[in-house]
Formats: sequence, C-alpha cells, structure tokens
Amino acid sequence: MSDHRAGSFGPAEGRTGGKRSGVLELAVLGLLHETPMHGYELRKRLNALLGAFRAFSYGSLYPCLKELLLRGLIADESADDAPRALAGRRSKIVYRMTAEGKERLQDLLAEAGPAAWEDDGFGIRFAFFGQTRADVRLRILEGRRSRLEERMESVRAALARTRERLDSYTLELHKHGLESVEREVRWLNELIASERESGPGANTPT
Amino acid sequence: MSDHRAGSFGPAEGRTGGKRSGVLELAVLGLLHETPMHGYELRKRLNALLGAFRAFSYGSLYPCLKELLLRGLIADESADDAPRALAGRRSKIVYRMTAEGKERLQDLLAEAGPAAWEDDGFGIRFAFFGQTRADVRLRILEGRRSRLEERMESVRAALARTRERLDSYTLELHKHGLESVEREVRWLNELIASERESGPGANTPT
DNA sequence: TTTGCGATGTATCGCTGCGATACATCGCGC
DNA sequence: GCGCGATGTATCGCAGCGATACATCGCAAA
Repeated sequence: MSDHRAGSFGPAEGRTGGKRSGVLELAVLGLLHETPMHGYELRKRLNALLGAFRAFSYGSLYPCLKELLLRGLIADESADDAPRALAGRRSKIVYRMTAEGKERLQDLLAEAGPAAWEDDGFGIRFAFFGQTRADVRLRILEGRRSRLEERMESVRAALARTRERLDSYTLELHKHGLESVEREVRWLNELIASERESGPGANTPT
Repeated sequence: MSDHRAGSFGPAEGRTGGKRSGVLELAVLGLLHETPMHGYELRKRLNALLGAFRAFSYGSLYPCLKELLLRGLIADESADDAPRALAGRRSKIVYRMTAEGKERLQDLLAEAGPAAWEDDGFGIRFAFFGQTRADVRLRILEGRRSRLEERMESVRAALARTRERLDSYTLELHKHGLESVEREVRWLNELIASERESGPGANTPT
C-alpha cells in the first residue's frame, strides 16, 4: 500500500514537505506582477481583491511562497540588491517575479480548460481578467456556464427523484441553491454578451 | 484596519482544544436517525439531501463512520443480530444509531451558537430543521443573518478603501458576490418571518 | 521614561475534507 | 459463461484553514 500514483499527468515533483498550490499560485503571481510585495501585504491585497468570494490564510500563503521561491518563479528582492553588509538583519522578505514567473503567469492565464471553470479556479481567474486575452475570457465564461448548467441539471434530476421524501425545509434549501446557480448563469450570460459586443477582435495585451 | 476576527464572541464558546468534525457527524447521525444504512447509500442520500449546497466524498465519510463506531454513537447492525455462524463472510456494514448517538444528535441539533451559522454548519443544520426545536431554528436563522451582515459590512469597507485601484472585472466580481450575500439575507428574512408567524409557541417534536 | 498595545511581519502545526484510486461482489443482458 | 455497470468498502496524498507562536516597530498614556 505505498506509492501507486498512476501519474497520467501531473508533474512528479514536490515531496520534501513541498506544498502544491493550484489557485494560490495564480493569485500570488497575478498580484506580484504589478509590484513586489511581502507576504503580509500580499495576503491583505489578495483578500481585498477577492472580497466576499474567497479568503486565503497564512497557513497556505507562506508554504506557497516558499515553494514558488524554490521553483524560481519569484525571488527575494531584498536579497539581490541589498547591501548585504548589514549582518544578519532581516525581518522582511520582499518578493518579486522572475522571468520564469512571468512566463508561468502567462501560461496560467491562458488556461481555458476545466480547471478554469471550477468554483475556485474560475473566481481567481475572473479577478485577473484584466490581464487575460479576450478570446480566453470568452472561453472561460462559456465553460463556466456549461459547468453550472451541468450541475443544475444533475441537481434537478436528483430532486425530481426524491422530492416527495423531502420535508419543506430541505425543499427550501434546494430551491434557494438552485436559484443561486441560476442567478450566476444569468450573470455569466450578461458578461458573455458584453464580451461579444466589445468586438471579437479585441485582444487585451499584458 | 484589522482583518482579524475581532472576537466579539471571544472564548466564551469554550473552544481551546481539538474539536471533531461536526458537520459530517451531524449529517450522518441525522440520516441514520430515520433508518439504518450502509456507507454507500448514506453518501447518496446525503448528497441528494444537500443538493447544490454541498457534496461529501468517501474520503471523509468512511473515516467519519469509523470514528463514530469507535465512539459508540453508531453500531454495526449486521454484527449484533446476525447469526455470526457464517464464518468470515462480510461485505456490507449496516450502521444503526445507538442510544448515545441519539443523545449526541439531540445535542448537535440544539446547538445555536457560532458553529451553527458558519456556511457549512448552517447548511447542514438547515437541512435537518424538521427535527429541530422551533426556538433553536429561530436563533440559528438570526445568527446566520447577523454573521452575513458582518461579512457584508467588512467586504463593503474593504471595497470602499480599494475601489479606485480595482479594474472593472474585479468590481463586477465584488458586486456579484455582495449581491449573492444580500440575496441570502433576504431569504433568511423571509424564513424568519414565516417562523415567527407560525407561532412562537410551536415546538416541533422529533 | 517606561510600558503597553495594536499593526506589521514570518512561520508552523494539527486537522478536515477532497479526489483519485483500488478492489471486491452482485445482477443482468447477451 | 462473459462483460459491465451499479453497489460497496477503504485508503493515500494533498490543499488549505484556523489557531498559534514569536518578533519588531511606532506611538500614546502612565
């Protein structure tokens, strides 16, 4: 019972206590793209950026930062240009993106597959839509919409199957849940329409 | 400025110690209260019950079941009334509630504190409102509402602080998120009203 | 002056729960 | 008699949370 990863895809690295981070990686890279920052501020900005949608904690942020450093996607700015003469003094770590980091960010922002229409993946990508190519935006929006439609369909089917066994509170819960999803679909429709309207040739640079 | 939980409720709720799952425990107990079942069906029913709101996986269900067995809150029915003569044959495990389990369920359903107005805790409890005392229902509904209002307030404040730095997509995300919360508050208001209406003396028995 | 406090800042530990996977049995059509 | 999908039990690796520890800095009340 040990070591059986079929490993069809997924980079076989990590280990050594290394923490992988899907969405956080994009979030960090996306923010650092603007200006260098240290962890504390990164978190504040991140949570301000995402608002009601999501909040990250230090328990995930710092391990992620550590890993990104290791992978060379970000670097400690205070280390490469500081005088270094000051012996041992260091309490702040200012992170900046490296060239590899920028490349990675571009790859992540170009991703328009399933990962980009899951709840987390979508939300975080949407927050960085300003840096995303117009055609990718559209594909993500549409993918998200069909993902939600799928979900609604399966919930509705399950509901139809069990409706008579459910009490009024459960029914109410389902109704509310379904309406939330419907509302998001409507929102997506508006966004898609306005994307299409602003010209299918519009490519947003950087 | 502080983005920490201000702790207006503080330690009064007697945490300070490793606390067990809570959510799944309640779900399992709540379902098993009706009829005995095995894990597979438990999961199906659970996800049908919760619908769009939430879905549990085996990775959490089975460990939870194991722990509940250990704690004596549920028992393996096929073990205590089966002939036992059949040597070694066993593939299904049918769980039933014990007296301790029923007691525990009552305690969980009576809980109307902070744990009951977090996203998960609230949803799961709402699904079992049919088994909850009317006054507890009301307190949970009101607690949930004020929790959401708190959240909206802090998001709005953060938004006001950073609005000018955000691009149109991020603004759209915030708007949508805020509206979702507002919608849930309105929903809660309706529920509260209808709870109050149906008489403050109404105590639902099991 | 000192003391205390809240914001800033870095970091880790224990835990919950997910997702993928493995494997076994059963019923049923062909 | 065979395949195949539903039923059924179970675990592993990992992401991310929440609490916590600790250190420094600026500032205002004592």
